[in-house]
Amino acid sequence: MELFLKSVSSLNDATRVLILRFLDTYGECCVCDLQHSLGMIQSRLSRHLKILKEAGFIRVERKGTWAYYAIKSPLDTFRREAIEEIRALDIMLPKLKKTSQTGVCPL
Amino acid sequence: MELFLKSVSSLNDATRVLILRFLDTYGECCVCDLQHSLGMIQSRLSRHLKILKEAGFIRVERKGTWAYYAIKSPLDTFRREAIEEIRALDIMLPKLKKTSQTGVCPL
DNA sequence: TGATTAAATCAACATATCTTGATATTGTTA
DNA sequence: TAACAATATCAAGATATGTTGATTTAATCA
Repeated sequence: MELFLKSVSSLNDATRVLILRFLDTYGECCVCDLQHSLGMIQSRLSRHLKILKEAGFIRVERKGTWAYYAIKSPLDTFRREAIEEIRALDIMLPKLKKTSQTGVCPL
Repeated sequence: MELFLKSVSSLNDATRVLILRFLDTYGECCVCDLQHSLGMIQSRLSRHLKILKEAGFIRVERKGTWAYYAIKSPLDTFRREAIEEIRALDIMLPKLKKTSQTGVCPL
């Protein structure tokens, strides 16, 4: 039950759904990219990424000081179905602003 | 997005997950039966049933003063998958106490 | 109509969750 | 080592959600 509720509650927030959709659409991103693309302050983003990670939806890979997040793969049926559902939502998805590639983080 | 979050948030509560599992296991029940079987006070149950109904998981059928609730059918893929997931949970499910059949509600 | 019963709604309080700005941690590089 | 950059965590306030007991609504039946 706890695990199920953890999955579900992680989906229960428009910010996190947007993050999942963003990662599903654009693939692996670092926090920096997400910050600029989604227009969110860092602490907020970091919090939501942690929740999604602990719920088993995403994974992190660290490269130096950067942290790259992506949808976990493979996912179990339920989580995969949730991602499918999110993919079908009519969301205004912001464009990807790749700042990490240049090595410059213009905050 | 709102619809998706409504579905998801309705799942985001142990009480409601238990109700869904109960209805999934035993089929149609009136509020009265659920009250006794699950050991919940009426206002609490009524609230959660309303939330599940508005989220599209269950339906009501009124017969006189009784209200019979059941898992809606058919369900879309995502909701069906959620029910499947709940069916697989290791929950201590209370036994069904059918009081509505006898016409007596021994409160 | 008045009494009774099932169910829904309301009000008040408690708990959980989200947001932001500040601070801490960790890795890199001068 | 010191300074800096990216990310994580913390603290405080605002909003949302769950619980209970009281009240209301609606259907039945004497």
